[in-house]
Amino acid sequence: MTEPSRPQRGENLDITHKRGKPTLRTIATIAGLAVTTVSRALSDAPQISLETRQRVHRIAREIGYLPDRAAQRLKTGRTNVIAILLDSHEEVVGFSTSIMYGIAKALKETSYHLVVAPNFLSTTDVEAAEYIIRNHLADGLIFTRTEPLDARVRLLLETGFPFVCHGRTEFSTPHPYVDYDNFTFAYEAARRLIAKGRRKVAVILPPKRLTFCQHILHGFMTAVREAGIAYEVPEAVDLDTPADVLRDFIRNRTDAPDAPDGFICPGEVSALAVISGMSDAGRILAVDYDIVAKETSRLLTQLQPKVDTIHEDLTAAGEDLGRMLLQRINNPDAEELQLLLPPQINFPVG
Amino acid sequence: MTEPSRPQRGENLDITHKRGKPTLRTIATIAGLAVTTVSRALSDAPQISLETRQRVHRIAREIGYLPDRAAQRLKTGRTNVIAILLDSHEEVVGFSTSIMYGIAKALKETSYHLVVAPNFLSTTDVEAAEYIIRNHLADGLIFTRTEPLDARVRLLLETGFPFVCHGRTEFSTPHPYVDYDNFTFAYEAARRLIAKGRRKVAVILPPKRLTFCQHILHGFMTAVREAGIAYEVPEAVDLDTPADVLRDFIRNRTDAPDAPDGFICPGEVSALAVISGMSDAGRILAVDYDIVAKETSRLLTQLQPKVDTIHEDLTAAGEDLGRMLLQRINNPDAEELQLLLPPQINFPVG
DNA sequence: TTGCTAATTTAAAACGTTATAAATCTTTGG
DNA sequence: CCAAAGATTTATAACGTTTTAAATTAGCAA
Repeated sequence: MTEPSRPQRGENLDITHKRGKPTLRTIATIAGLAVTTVSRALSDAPQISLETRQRVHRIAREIGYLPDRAAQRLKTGRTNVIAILLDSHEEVVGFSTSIMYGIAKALKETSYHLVVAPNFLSTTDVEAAEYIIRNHLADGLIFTRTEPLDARVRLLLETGFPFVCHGRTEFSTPHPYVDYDNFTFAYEAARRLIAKGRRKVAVILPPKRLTFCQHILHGFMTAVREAGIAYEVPEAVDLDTPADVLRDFIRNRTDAPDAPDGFICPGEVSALAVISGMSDAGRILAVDYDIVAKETSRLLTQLQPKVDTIHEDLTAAGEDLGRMLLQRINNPDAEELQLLLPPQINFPVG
Repeated sequence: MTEPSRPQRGENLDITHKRGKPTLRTIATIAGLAVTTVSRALSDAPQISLETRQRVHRIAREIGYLPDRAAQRLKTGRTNVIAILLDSHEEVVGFSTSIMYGIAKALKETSYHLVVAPNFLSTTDVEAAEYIIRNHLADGLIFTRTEPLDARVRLLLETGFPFVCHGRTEFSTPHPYVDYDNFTFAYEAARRLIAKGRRKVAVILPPKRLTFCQHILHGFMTAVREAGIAYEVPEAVDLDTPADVLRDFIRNRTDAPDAPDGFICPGEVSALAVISGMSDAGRILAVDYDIVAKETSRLLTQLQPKVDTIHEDLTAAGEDLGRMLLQRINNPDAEELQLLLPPQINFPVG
């Protein structure tokens, strides 16, 4: 059993195989088996005897064998890579980074790697996706900032390329996604402002073209109508508006007699900008007005504990994105790969 | 010249090669050349006639040929991948993201991809690096938050694995790095505070174990001693301190009669925390005290235009990191791959 | 023993590329 | 016109893996 096997193809039998990294052949030589058997054993094929499988696994572990990704990829056509389209419109606060952490976490025990495909690989996001598909640079794709008729989603659906997006679309074909329940976020946020006794509530919307803009608006309007309270939806600014512009807008708006005294900010920076603008106008948070904000890092609550927040866990979202993409890759017919994450409620401070 | 070449190994001659992606063989068939010749032509080997090279290049372009990364990697042993060790201690503001953008930019026209290796691939950063080297998962490594006797640097130097780090070390063996001139930053920042007429200046240092902590301290002390002004270096807090803790620290410190009235903040969040703490204590920025902060995003200046800032361009740093790593990979003896980026001076507002 | 089936292992080919060495074609000097 | 040298192209093998099909071994009934 321990004796060296007969040579395969008549090369020399140096166990360390030219002192390089261990390969299947290294194991085969040690175990006195054929390379094929070793390969099979490591993938736990049922036709290999249990005893052999265990022995091979043990040897592999002992010599620190790790399969060569290039060879596997060449043979199987699978890259063992998933790509994330990095946004240029990245929010200031580490949005992508959190998601990437989550994805990496989901990939931890697998053979998958995460590669970053900045959108300027090509000019547009669709082109970046096209490039990745066409040249099979990854087995699956993850991206954010989804639009109702997102061109990337359309392309990926057409080509059948595995993907999971962060956010929903309005396509009739169902597809995998992970989304945060922004309706509930906005609804709950508005209710809190109302509960705090605010007269008039306003919401800083995401850019119109993003799907979750509608969700937030819907949640907001639902709560507002239920309560029959005055409201305002500023058209001139959105979450992508630079903080200084937003701040100035808020300050100026505050001069008017009908200015809102309750704000929903679905982003931490926008909340800071609103506070800054209100402060310029002499208004005090939690006294003259209130904010309910979406919190994705600890930044906001650490700086402004008086802001009421509802948490969105982006790392968890990333983990779900990664996990679901793997499912989708391994089983194209996996159904119901759709996840709507509920807001995590921090009970108000005051 | 246009006639189909004789079969290689006697398969059928379908030009599209089983309707799959074009390979060297597709081109070879079209051009009536051997695969070897095509490979050579595409890499512009001098022994291939100019005319052939041009023709092959043209065909490749026309049919949208892209070399198979797996095959190249298997054959050459080069992964065409560079990895970035992602920090768990990521600052709140998109530090890594900016750097990754820069790296991606440097990699744009090359065949290199950027893969993200979160440090929890293994327990520690060194283990992550070890894993990548041992299993040759990348051709080079980039990481941040460098320490004077950084264990990652030691390992990489010992194994001769290509890397460029963001920040310097104190090893006597020179190695590639990109760093920001934090000495000058701190020196200049202190000088500005002094020029604004501040009595006593303080600096929020990075965590002690990071190399650039010393650089900042040195720059600070140099300016302070030149001017013979009072100063303070808080021991209890640093740049990694949560914003709320830092804010409370500042507020409490301000009660004392000898409290500083000038602050150097080498991070935007820390500046916001200081402002918040001072504001709690009733002090007004640019009146009762001043801040000079390091600015890596637009966050701070947009929210607090009265903060005086000195810019550090992380995307540019990333681009340099990427560019230098490629040089290092392609030419192990490349000398002087060391770059100290000067602070970018925004002239004070007031 | 023989023959047959099931269990287990194996050889050979292939994925697409590049390196080595050999082959062919061209040119040139005598 | 031939040989040698130079220019250009080519066949073959190899990288490490998986797949297909074939071979070997064991188990068992006759």
